[in-house]
Amino acid sequence: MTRWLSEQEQRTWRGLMRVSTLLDAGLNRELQRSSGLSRSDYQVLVQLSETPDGRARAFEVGEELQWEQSRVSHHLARMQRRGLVAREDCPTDRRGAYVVLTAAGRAAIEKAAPAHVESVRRMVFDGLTPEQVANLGEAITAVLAQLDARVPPRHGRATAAPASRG
Amino acid sequence: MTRWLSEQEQRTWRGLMRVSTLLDAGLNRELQRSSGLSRSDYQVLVQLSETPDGRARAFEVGEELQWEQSRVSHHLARMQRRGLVAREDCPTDRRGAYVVLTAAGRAAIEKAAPAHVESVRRMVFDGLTPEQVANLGEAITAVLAQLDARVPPRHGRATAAPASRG
DNA sequence: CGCAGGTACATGATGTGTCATGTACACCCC
DNA sequence: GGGGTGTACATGACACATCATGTACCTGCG
Repeated sequence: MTRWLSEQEQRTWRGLMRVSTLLDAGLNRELQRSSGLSRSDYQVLVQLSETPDGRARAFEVGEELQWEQSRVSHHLARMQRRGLVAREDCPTDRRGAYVVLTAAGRAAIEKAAPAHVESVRRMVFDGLTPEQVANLGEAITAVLAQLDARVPPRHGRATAAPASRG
Repeated sequence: MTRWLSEQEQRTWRGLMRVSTLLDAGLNRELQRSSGLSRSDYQVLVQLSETPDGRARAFEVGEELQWEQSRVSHHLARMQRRGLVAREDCPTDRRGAYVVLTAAGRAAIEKAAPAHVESVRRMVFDGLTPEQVANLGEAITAVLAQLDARVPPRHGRATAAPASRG
């Protein structure tokens, strides 16, 4: 027999969906307008820019962002066409490919970041007290524990910070 | 000067994005496999099934789900092709269209709902204590207050439950 | 009345995500 | 060291979302 959601769960759940929808649409729109980047572009560029040499294996991008493999392929191909990233063969694994941040890619992320962070602040953190941020973080950590159990990381790399609690 | 995110905000933010990604992908996949419906289909069908007569104006669907108008048009057209909904002219406004749940649509949502609710339980609520659910709900309400201020409803209809606090 | 501006919805082009499948290579183990 | 299994990535077909634009209609106001 189906156990439906309680009133409170229902409200929470629909709220969460609504937040996701609004946040994704709003951030995407602002990012696109201000910098010509999509949110997906942005995430890839951020990840690359955080590596010491501005490069990563394609599968690492997929793991970090939790993208399907074919999404990674397609998206990197599009970004390559636009000159935001380049490809390099991997010397130690001939199947593999490195994705490398180009000068244009680095310029794009550096130009886009301040306005995007500002958007995130406005849309999310400005409305929350520090205590609410902490509570939100805790809830997220708990949900992630659930979800990550269903999608175990294949390579040793940690996927997310493990619960700043403590 | 850009005010970047603090360590805690950064972790929370990336966690939230990760939750969104995993949840959307996971729920979509399970729904699709178990019932042949996308999450968007599901949301539309739920909304229609909750009206007393199984019908709503197209723009109401858009407002409730916070969809772009053209997304509504395109998606309803696809659902109509699949026989999940039908259209009817609006007698009081000849520009307007009613979207009506068909028998097939109602059957589809009733068949899909139990497994979907189960998925939501497994992926979200099973991992949270009641207190965490409450905290999450509170944080969501606060963020929604921010976001909804940016997208005011045009018609009188309430868009979401207004903060069960108190 | 008549028209100016706004609303409801449709449509085509384009970018994006997923699924199924294919190819090449790595690795393990007998 | 050769074959089986799994991994890294690409690709084509299709579903989906968005933007720009178009059409019909409503509404308020002179």
